Amino acid sequence: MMTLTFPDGNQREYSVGTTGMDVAESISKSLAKASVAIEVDGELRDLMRPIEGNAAISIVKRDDEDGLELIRHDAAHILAEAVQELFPGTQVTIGPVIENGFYYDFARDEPFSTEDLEKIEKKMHDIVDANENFVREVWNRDDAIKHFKSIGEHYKAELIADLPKDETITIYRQGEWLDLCRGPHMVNTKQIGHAFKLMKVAGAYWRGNSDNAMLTRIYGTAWRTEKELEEYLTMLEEAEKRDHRKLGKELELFHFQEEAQGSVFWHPKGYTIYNQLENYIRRRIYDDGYVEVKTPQLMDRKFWEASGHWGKFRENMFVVPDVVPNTDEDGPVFKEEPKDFMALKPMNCPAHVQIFKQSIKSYRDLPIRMAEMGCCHRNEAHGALHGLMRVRQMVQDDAHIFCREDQIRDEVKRFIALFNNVYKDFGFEDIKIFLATRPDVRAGADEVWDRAEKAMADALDDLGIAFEYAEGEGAFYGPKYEFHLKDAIGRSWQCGTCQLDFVLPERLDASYIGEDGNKHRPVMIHRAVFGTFERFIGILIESTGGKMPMWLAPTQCVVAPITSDAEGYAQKIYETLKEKGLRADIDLRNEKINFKIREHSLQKVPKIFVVGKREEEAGTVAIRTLGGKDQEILSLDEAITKIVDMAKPPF
RNA sequence: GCUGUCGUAGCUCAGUGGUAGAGCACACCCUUGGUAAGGGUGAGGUCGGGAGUUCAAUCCUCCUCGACAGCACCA
Repeated sequence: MMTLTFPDGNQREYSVGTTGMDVAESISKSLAKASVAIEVDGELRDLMRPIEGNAAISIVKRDDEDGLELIRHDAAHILAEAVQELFPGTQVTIGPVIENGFYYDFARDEPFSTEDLEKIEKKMHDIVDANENFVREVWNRDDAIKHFKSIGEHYKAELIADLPKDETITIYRQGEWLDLCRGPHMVNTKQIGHAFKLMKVAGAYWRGNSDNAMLTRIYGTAWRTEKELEEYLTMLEEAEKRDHRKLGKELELFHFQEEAQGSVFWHPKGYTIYNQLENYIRRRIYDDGYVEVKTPQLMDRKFWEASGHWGKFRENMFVVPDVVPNTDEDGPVFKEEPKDFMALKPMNCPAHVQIFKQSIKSYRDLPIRMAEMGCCHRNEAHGALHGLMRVRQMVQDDAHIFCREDQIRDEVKRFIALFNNVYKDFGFEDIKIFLATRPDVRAGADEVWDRAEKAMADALDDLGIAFEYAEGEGAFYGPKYEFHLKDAIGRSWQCGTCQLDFVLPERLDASYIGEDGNKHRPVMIHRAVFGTFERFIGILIESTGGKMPMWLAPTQCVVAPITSDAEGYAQKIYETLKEKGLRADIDLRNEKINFKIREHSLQKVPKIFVVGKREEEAGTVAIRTLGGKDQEILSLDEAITKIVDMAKPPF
């Protein structure tokens, strides 16, 4: 006999080898029906797998969070079965669960078409209805490799061969079809249900390495109920409407064109937002003890060789020949092969070191917080470009803090405080923070890394801020924080960053005179709050759906007279608003008030001042707020005082 | 960069092997209308670029450029 302990602490005796299903049935028929797996001493297992001894158990129902994971995992398996049945000769590789669903990578010469996807989905429903049991089998490693090789599944054979020596090789069978899998699975295919949908086909490299073959990946989404699936699909549709590229066009904020791919053409409205952000962050950092500089865009190759960028970052740089171009019509661009090169700066840091080095610095001068709204160019791969989120020309709200090692912790904390204040002003709450630690290839002694990583972790702990480690993801010159925000459809983008650097001051020979009268190396902290204006505005557009807070709105208020009789009054109000510093507009077009309201509402103007004869006679304005239905009638003075107040930036 | 899909008017999109269409926007006219589209008329396109097949290509084929999705990349 063995003793099983339930989550509520109750214990019951069962004979050794009892399965989770037996346990569930011993409790109630309905529980047995709802159960899909069991947790045994914290390990999720198949319900049909015998339990070998005393254990703490917890039955997992289909409705549980773990149940949803299993649904998605099982769905990936039946996707693979469906594909192999419909397209013999297709090799299976891996098929994990991901956020909101699952995918499976296949090796096949022909790509899958949209019609194929429909067929596959239909077949998957058939497999669910066939209600096959998922059966776990333990195989001998060599037999498994031999088996998969014999049926032409070379990727699977490779996977098995690469599994750790002590790993048990488990195979799951559903009907005729089997797959290498760690498990667990639900009891049968019927438990998957029908709330799934195949979403898209895409290429993906075998084992995530671009030197390997490209496989075909099929993405699917799966849920517990049809309702959940519907809700998810509706959410996606809604999110698409908030796509910053779409809104950027609709709201006339910016555009891109092929002659300048990856570089933004900011339109007046978009650039208004940009400028407001720049003014805001400038006020913030000036208040926080920064000085601001501006450095060259184009610098000689020798400079980048010294900084290390020529060697480590060149493939991402735009390199320009330092020669006068040939002016002969129809001639070559250059008369002779250029020998000297310059490069557009991909980063601001080396230039900041030059400013630092222009005079002898004392330890008393530190920390120096040197900021630049630095315009950088990076030669990003074509496939990486993505609206404002990933561009080739970007402006960072960059700064480098030159400090002593014993100042790191305070400086980092100070930055986090600044960062928090700023993000609070924008209402960003879903911020993911990573501490990226030492990578395999790195510069600097391990004990320096120890201190640096500890200083950064301590700073967050001191402030009570939760974070996750991104092991091995740090820069080669030091550990860093990554602050991630999500776009409309949940893709995560790194915005703010804070990086410790022990290498660049060394390479570029930056030093200060310490208390002891000797030269010392300063530490550099690279940091950005927004990250880049481009990406930050992209995220801002998606998170607000284009409805900018009043202080950022390109047009804060439109004065709309109802008839031409009220134009004089409207004009007067408009001029007053302008005098008060508001970004106001007046709509004198020969259009009905309905039309004007609709248009400015679609343009997401936060306030519309509607004025007709009545308002003129009473000296009032009828204020319509974006998204609201009711109007508010205020005296002109009150209205102006109120709107001026609302338009104030948060800092 | 890789795989796939797409590329028609300023925007959103329809369409056909016989040299193109809608709605919105734009221009002009009528309309002075009280909180999300008043009416009429008109102008506007070498159908991304190049080559090929064909009597004939926006449509078929190839190349190329760009956009989109995913992958790889992301100091």
